[in-house]
Amino acid sequence: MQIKELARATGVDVETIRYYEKQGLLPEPARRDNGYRDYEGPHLERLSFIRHCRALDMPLADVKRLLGFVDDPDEHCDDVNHLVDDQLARVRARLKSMRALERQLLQLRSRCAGAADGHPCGILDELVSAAHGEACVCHAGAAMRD
Amino acid sequence: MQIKELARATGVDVETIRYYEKQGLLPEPARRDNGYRDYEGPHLERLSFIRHCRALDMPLADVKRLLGFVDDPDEHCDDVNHLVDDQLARVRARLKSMRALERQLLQLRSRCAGAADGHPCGILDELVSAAHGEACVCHAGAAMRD
DNA sequence: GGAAACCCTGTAGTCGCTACAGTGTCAACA
DNA sequence: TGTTGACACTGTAGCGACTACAGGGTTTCC
Repeated sequence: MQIKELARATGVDVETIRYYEKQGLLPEPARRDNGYRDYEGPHLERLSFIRHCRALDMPLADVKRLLGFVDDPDEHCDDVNHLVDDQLARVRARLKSMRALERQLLQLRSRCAGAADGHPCGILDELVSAAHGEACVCHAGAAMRD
Repeated sequence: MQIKELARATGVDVETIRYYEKQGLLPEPARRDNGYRDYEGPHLERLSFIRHCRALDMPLADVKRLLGFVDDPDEHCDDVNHLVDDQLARVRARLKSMRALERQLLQLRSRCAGAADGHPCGILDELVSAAHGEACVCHAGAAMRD
């Protein structure tokens, strides 16, 4: 299986596959006489695994650890759970801050009254007012970003 | 005002302030005889503005454009609104994918039955099963990440 | 006069790719 | 046989928004 076929089969970019190999996530495949990489079933499985972890937005370092657990026949339930829990916590923290962000942007957006008779842009006004330490949409006790 | 004082006043890291200057977001301040940067009120205001935009997770390029609007006395309501709307759309798209992510991680987490009598980790099982193209938590028609 | 705390510039590292540049290989067609 | 096009290879640089040095100078305080 050439790299392009593996790419098509998994939906992962060719360059990304080579990148995963360089990062030690994907084992080096056999080479043909011409130096081309030659993949087989296990590579496809492993790459699918990586892709699924990445779809869960896990950092590559965590994916690498998980792959280690897969390779190692010992039980690692606790480790794996811990890893998934961490990821869940990260996602939830980000969700929280994104929700706050949405609220803030909506509030900011509502400041615009249209370019009506001479008074300046309410949005810019709002952002500039931050400079004078006034209460503002962004920092009115809202949760900050991660 | 030395850079450290500006940093303390705005909550922005010293290195980040220098970075903003290099990126053209913050104008170069006057220098003292010893070459130290010497900031004044307008710098503090501008940096606060940047910080507020960043708190809304706007990319620096957009912040730069907004700063241009602030400097320019003309009306730019439409441009500003557009920029805020874009940011809102980005945030909402990310919210959507993060919510899907949370669901997927929760489902995955629920696969673990504890390291009970000999059968292997349900979470790893689930992730590995992806390799065989089975229906899985991550790709069961769920929205992917941005 | 010596230590601690500040300042400077410039460069490299982070993460997870992505996009080249420059070169080699292969299959199909004229 | 030559040529085109699609593929492959390596290695390096770029993205965004910082962050963290290294290697130096300055100021302040005891």
